[in-house]
Amino acid sequence: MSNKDTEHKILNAATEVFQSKGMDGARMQEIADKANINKSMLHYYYRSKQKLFEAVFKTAISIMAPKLTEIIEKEEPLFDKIRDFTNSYIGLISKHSYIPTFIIHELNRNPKILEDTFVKKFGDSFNKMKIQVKEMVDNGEIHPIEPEHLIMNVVAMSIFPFVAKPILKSVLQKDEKEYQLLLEERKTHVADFVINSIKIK
Amino acid sequence: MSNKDTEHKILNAATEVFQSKGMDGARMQEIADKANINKSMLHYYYRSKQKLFEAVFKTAISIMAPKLTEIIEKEEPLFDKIRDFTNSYIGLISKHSYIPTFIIHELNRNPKILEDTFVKKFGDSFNKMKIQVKEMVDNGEIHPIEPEHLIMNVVAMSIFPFVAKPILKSVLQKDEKEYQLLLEERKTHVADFVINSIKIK
DNA sequence: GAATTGTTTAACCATTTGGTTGACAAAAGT
DNA sequence: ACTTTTGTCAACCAAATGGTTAAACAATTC
Repeated sequence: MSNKDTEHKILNAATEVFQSKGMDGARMQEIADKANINKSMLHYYYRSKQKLFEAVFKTAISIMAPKLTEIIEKEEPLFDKIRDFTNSYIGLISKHSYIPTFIIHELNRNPKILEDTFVKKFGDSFNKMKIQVKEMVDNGEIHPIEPEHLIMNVVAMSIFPFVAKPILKSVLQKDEKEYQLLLEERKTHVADFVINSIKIK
Repeated sequence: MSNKDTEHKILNAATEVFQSKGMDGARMQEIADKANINKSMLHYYYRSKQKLFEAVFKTAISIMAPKLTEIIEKEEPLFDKIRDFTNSYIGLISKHSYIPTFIIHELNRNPKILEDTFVKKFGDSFNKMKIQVKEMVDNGEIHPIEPEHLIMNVVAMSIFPFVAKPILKSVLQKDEKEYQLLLEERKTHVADFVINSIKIK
């Protein structure tokens, strides 16, 4: 068994445990068990629980962030951008459904983690889209709307159904299968809903 | 110092600690310190950490749930209902900004807590609104939309900006004051945005 | 094939944590 | 008045937890 193999096994196990239980709820022993290795190995490859957590957190961010900035920056008509975003972002989250709740919880626990991790890139890509929206409003192509609210709306409607899944399932009286179907529908529904709200008829 | 007083001091301190750190991150000693009492008192009034947590969690639910069901059940035109909801719900959350993230995290950690807490009420009130929406669609008063998605959209746009505050602040490059202003604006913006999307012009 | 380097393990350790105990005081009941 | 109940505290305890160590073992180098 090579060293890279062990290191991967650790990171995979750590990802599973940290993302479902959070930093505070995660136990080093559970991670070791899940990776089928001795607990000492965790400290051999990653010096501490904190360091291991940071590795997991950074990976989580690196899964979610690029697609967001990529789409937002893309040279493309706004409506296409919105359809593109809801479709591929909801698809992405479906494959990593624990990540949004994980990031949100850990960020509320300690907002400082953000500073180390990315920050810059986000601000820049947002500025581009801001201009695009403003121009369309000025040209009378869409109803007046603040770019901030537009982004919030799209992102909220895409991500929230994943983080609030337990409550929403209960409120809407859906079983797992039905709820998955709803999520799938949202890939197009959210975009239609947003475009319908801002487009001039 | 009366017993009720101590009990309240404990529940208040526990609320603060549990809601900001979560069940796993909360420490009984910290709660005791914050309440200015001996740690034994926590066990005297609430038998265990688990029981104390449940008290806090139930209170949190009882702050958020009634207003939701109340508005959803109210005999009132749909558009009024939507305006009513975004306005008063965003106002409510502003006063208890830790609660949504707290509930979401704990529910993802252990979805079973829901079963004990409420469940029933939610389903019923949703059914009423479902009918209302369907009737309006059938009468051609609004564009076709599944009630499930409509609810998800309204709730998501109202709550998400609170739970994702740290990331959104960074992405939108807002300081605390500016972000608070955005949240305030959303009391009317979200309703306008939703109504604009579904109403027939 | 000896020496060196990297990898893995079991046993151990210090600290933290939720929880308990017993003494004691302050009310409340009689 | 004195007995019982209720409230409060300091000291204590067992278990869990993150982390360390020293030695066994494997791989690589000389």
